[in-house]
Amino acid sequence: MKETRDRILEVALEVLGENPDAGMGEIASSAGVVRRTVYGHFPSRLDLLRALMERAVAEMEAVLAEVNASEADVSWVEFVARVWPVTHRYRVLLALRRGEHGETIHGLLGPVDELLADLVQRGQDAGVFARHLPAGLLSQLAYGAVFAIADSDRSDLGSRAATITSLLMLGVPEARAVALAPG
Amino acid sequence: MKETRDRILEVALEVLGENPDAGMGEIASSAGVVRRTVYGHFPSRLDLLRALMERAVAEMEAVLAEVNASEADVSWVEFVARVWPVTHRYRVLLALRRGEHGETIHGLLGPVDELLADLVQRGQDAGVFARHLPAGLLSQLAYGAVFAIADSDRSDLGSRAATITSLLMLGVPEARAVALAPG
DNA sequence: AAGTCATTGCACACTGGTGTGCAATGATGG
DNA sequence: CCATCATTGCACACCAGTGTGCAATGACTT
Repeated sequence: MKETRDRILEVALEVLGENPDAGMGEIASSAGVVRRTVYGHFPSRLDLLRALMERAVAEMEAVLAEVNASEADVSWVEFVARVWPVTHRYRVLLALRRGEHGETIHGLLGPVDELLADLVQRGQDAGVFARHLPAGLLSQLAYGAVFAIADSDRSDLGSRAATITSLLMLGVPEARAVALAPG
Repeated sequence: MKETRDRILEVALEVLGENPDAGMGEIASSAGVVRRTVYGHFPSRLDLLRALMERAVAEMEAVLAEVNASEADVSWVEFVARVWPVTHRYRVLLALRRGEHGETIHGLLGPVDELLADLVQRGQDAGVFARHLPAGLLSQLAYGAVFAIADSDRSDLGSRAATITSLLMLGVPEARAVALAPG
């Protein structure tokens, strides 16, 4: 069924998020299915990753479109707060860029990187974000902060803490960051 | 010779720093030696990692002792600037905590974590660092910032940028962080 | 009832990394 | 010159993960 395929993708996102080295077997059993079935939907591990990336790009584009459709004077800070959750959801892909299929992933994920860098760049130009690092690197860093928090074994501090920290790292003064973070 | 053993350790630190999944063969050839020779010095991969950890703990203790021996009113900020380089040098070990021998590594590296957490805790108590996250997590985050920068493909921005970013994330106002960072 | 289709259970081949055994080589120092 | 010892070069066994082939099962449709 098509449900199965979706469930595998969903579970793979979780499992690989926990451990990027998880094998097809582990993903399969976590999805309540046999290894062979996974290969039925995704001929190779890379195919599965590709499917994951397609979803990632799609969701990211959706969020960007949604935000762009809203008020023009939406603060960059709010923008950040909306974008990070999505990038966190697909954090595996970022982690996997250093691995075997790194080139492929880096290529397909490049546009997202550029979007984030663009975002931060505009924030810097608007004088909201600090300028001690290039925009591309700064966005990667803020991203890193988000999923470092998510990966911590404390579940009590959620996306709000991540957002505040990201903003701090981006150079937004603490008082303002705390005030702007949603939640 | 003993040189060989040292060289292997040194090279392993680099190679694994680039790619934590690098095999014994890759480490060996990078050290200009044959795989078999590595096994001569370190019976298993885990043994090699243990040796790496011993070094890490030793160096970290040395830095802490050095700083403690200096003036009592050394600012926390300077303290941070001195500690991060060491933790960055041994970044592999942090990365490897999520892997196969994660438990072992986590155990032997725990004391360092606690030291860093302590450091940040005292910074928070002194009112220098922000309080939006628990000390332990905050120190991990600042650490993450350091080696995210080091891992970037831009070699021009070094430890100064990393320090500034760490300080920003810790909640130190931008102007002050820039002023205090060495370099 | 018949047919379609996803899933399953096994068996298999292949790969890449790990760790070991052993004889040969070669430098170093007494 | 001789002995020692690190290093080397193979060969090997072993394991875990990947990907494939194929027949059997079972549910859902018409």
